[in-house]
Amino acid sequence: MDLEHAWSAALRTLARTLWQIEIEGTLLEPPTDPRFGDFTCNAPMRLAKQLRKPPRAIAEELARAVRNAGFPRLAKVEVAGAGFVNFTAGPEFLQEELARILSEGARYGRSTMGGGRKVLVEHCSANPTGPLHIAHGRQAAVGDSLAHILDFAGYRVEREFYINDTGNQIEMLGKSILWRLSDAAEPPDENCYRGDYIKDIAAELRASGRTDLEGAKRLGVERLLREIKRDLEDFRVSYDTWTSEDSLHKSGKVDEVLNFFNSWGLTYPKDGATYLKTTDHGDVEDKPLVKADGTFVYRLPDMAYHRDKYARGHEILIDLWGPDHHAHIATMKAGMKALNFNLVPMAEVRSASTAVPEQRPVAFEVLLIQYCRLLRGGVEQKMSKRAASYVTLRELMEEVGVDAARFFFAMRKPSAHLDFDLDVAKQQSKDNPYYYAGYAHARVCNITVKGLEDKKIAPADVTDGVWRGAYDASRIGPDEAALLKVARQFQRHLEIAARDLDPAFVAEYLRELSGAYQSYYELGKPDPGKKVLCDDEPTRRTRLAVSAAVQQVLRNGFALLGLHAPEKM
RNA sequence: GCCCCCGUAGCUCAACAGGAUAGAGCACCGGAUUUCUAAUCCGGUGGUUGCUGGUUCAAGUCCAGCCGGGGGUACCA
Repeated sequence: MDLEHAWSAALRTLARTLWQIEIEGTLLEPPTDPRFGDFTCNAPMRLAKQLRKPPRAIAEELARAVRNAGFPRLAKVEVAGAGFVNFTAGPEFLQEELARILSEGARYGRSTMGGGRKVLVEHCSANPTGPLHIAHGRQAAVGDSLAHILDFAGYRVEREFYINDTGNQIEMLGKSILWRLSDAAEPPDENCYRGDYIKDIAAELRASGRTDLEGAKRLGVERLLREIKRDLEDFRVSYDTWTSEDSLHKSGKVDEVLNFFNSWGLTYPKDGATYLKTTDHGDVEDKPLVKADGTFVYRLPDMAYHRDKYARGHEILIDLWGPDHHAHIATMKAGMKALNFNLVPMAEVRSASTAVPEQRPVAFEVLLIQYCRLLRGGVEQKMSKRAASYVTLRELMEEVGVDAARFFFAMRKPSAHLDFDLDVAKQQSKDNPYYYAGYAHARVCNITVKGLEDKKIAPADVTDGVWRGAYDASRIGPDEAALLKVARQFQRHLEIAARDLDPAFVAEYLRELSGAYQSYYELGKPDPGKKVLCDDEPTRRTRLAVSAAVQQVLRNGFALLGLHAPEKM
């Protein structure tokens, strides 16, 4: 446990003994101004009403108790402003943090906030009816980053892709392939897929000799799914499970759900279709489950699918959908409630062991990943799926690279529209946040290379290109301390990202940390005595240690977003 | 009509469970380099946080109502 957590726990204990209360929420925060010390606590103001005392009086009481309790590593505690209690830690605080970063390495920043709860992150789940395009790219980038973040935050994460390998759209895929097999200039159905890839599949189908609709559908799904998997793999997006909709039908799980609804009188016939009373659970209107022709509407297998997720023991179900699924959220929740799901907010899911199995609470969080606009030369690139003139994920990867693409997709709040400026993403300058952050990392790597060349670093102190020598922590100066203070915020940002299901906090943090290191590095320009590779050996070693720590934290952050940390630029 | 997202510096965006003086980058102006890689850094100009009320010791943040922009609203998925 680090100092911040230790102090937080101690403060909660003090509150219990002083006022017999439990303080909820965050207790210690980074102050807005370095003059306010290392941590600030605004609890006195929040407690004023409850305790019926002025905030300043509460703050004084708390500060006195802190002094008497003898908090470890505490240098100073004082009351300020309207009722803040500001804490300043002794130098050991950052010394220990530095040691922790270097010893924990790739694990530094990991949190236990998830408490091992089982989370299923289902994302992308594109229909195998065509190649992935950039909207899928954003979903995949956000989903995969989120999975990394939740894993790092202490959840047990499973990443899943749901394959819509049956139903109307697959029917259309089959027809499209058969159409391309014929001489017809126009498709038999206006919803047919017109992309050139259909022609390739048609050609392959012809070669196979099986030219019926079933054969076309099967080959189409198989081919396109393979393509999707390859795109995702190259985009560094990985999955633990691939669940097929068709398999849900074949196992009877879909019929089971329909029977459940029917037998409990939750459905009724209308115009030949079967409707579920979703308005009983908050939907704006009842929704059909079975069409008049007897086939299922996609939402029915979807409900069966989510029931299956639950049955597999997941406690938090996270779905990433496109914004066109907006209305589906209320319907799905209604369906799940009709299936007797005990839906609760994510923060309220407790460990499964404490709950009765049948009423085990489960969180269902849908993230609508907004579309993005592609800009080139400041002009929006219009996309039209019908004319098959949309930009594929593959094209994007080839044009701007996986790293820049993933950083761009991750850096904006997923629910907000994103302008993806292709020119900026390709630029190798400060404008491009990926290159900016990467440059800081590359600079640390380069210092090590340069140090070895100039014999300022002994080869024995370098492992895999990373400096791992001994250092004197007491030589940490103000500039190094400022850097370490930013570095230790990593876990905080990770936890916020996990709580809000938003990787943008990590992206934003990477900019902050890399910027801090750039500034630190530049100190050596006008004043060579401030270079990392300075002449004084003990100082040099300490600066190398601090640089290696920043390098490590940058790497950990990059990994959360699925990015490579460049070693040379 | 109903639902969701967004209105913060000229532009693109931050602001971490409501907290101390609303911050970055771009652009503009002025500086730093015979480089531990300038793909960089430092300083400056620039704000009635769309509007009006409300809650609160405290509101960019929460609530209500407007105004403006985007998206969604199938027996497609």
